[in-house]
Amino acid sequence: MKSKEKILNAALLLYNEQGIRNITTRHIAASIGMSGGNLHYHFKHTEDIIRALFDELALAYDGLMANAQSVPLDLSAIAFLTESSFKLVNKYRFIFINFVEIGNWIPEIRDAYYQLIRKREQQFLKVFENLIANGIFRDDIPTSNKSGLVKQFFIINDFWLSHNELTDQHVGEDALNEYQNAIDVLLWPYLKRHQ
Amino acid sequence: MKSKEKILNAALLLYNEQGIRNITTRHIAASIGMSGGNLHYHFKHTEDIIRALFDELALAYDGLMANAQSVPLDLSAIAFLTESSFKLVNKYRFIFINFVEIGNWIPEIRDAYYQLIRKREQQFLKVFENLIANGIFRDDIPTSNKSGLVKQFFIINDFWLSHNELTDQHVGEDALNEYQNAIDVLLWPYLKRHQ
DNA sequence: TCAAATTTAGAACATTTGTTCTAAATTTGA
DNA sequence: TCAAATTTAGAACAAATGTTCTAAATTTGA
Repeated sequence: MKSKEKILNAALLLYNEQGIRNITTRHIAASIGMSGGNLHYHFKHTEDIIRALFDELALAYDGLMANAQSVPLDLSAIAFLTESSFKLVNKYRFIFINFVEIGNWIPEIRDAYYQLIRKREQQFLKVFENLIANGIFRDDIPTSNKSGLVKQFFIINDFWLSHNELTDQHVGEDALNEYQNAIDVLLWPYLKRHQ
Repeated sequence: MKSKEKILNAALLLYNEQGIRNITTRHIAASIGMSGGNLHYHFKHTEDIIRALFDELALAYDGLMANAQSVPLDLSAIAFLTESSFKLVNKYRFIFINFVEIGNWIPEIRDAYYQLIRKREQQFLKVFENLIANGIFRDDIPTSNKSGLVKQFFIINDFWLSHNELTDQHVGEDALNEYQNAIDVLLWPYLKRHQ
């Protein structure tokens, strides 16, 4: 494994486990038996590490979206998209736990996230329209509610992990199930059979 | 104004404006023309300042809940509770933006928040039962959905501000309206007239 | 093979941070 | 009023942090 890669892996692990507040470049370097000087040869500034990790996340989301284009858009597609996304949030948890702070610290990340969420919003709106067209969702949903629903979706997607940390602290699969269920509750009233 | 009070006001202002990452006790002291030594005479540790600010927030929430007991529980009561709560979140925004981090840093805050949210959950469940009994909400909502709905409520309540920072960055009243609307969308399907 | 490019360790540095200490100034209340 | 309690300013300190520098080790590729 290349040094750059080792640094990023170690950084992700430590940030996730101990929080960006408590981890310095020295910790990261030490955890892989590397000198601090060498770490800063590969990443001149601390923020370059965070930026690189965010790029990984953004790339993974791109893959997710590309993948979603090629499957039939039904209810199970929603479940799959949600689960995949939840897993990414979990993998890069430190980003989501400190998103606002990181966004202010590194404006490029805020901007990139904004683009990402906009693309994903379009994707979800398409899924909804499809579910309505296929008679799975009710067809009397006001437009404003559709975008409102998408918004709820993203709030849960981005902050379920923080909410879990603050409340029940479910672990692993349990946490995923708990908030997958929250998504189900969100969609429940929009299913045609409950009209 | 007493020194302690001045410190807390200045701390809240600076933390909110510039983030806990960028504000030190020296900044706080300097902003009110006080020496750092004196600040630490009043608050031995930085975390004591944060803890005191959180106590203010918790106290305000207690007041909110006590107040809610004495008004009729109808739809406008929900709107009022939401708006009041949103305003508190906005007043102590730095706490909500760094909640997980602060909770890990100062476990007493995490614990106190856990108690608070549990109490508020009960309060909201009561409101819902009341709205069902009064024929405003549908009466065919599964129990699991009720608690699910309350959960959504709290996720939006605690993280609307972070979501806003990351996306549209609405300002002032605009932001409040935007997310009050999100709550409305959440409740919309549960209104009896849309059954 | 061997010179050039790269990676690496470790020392060094300036700055910042939280906190403590001391001694002076101010306030309090009997 | 004046001694005791409190508040205050400012210096001081140790630890940590991000980053740079230097010189050695290693790798690369013609």
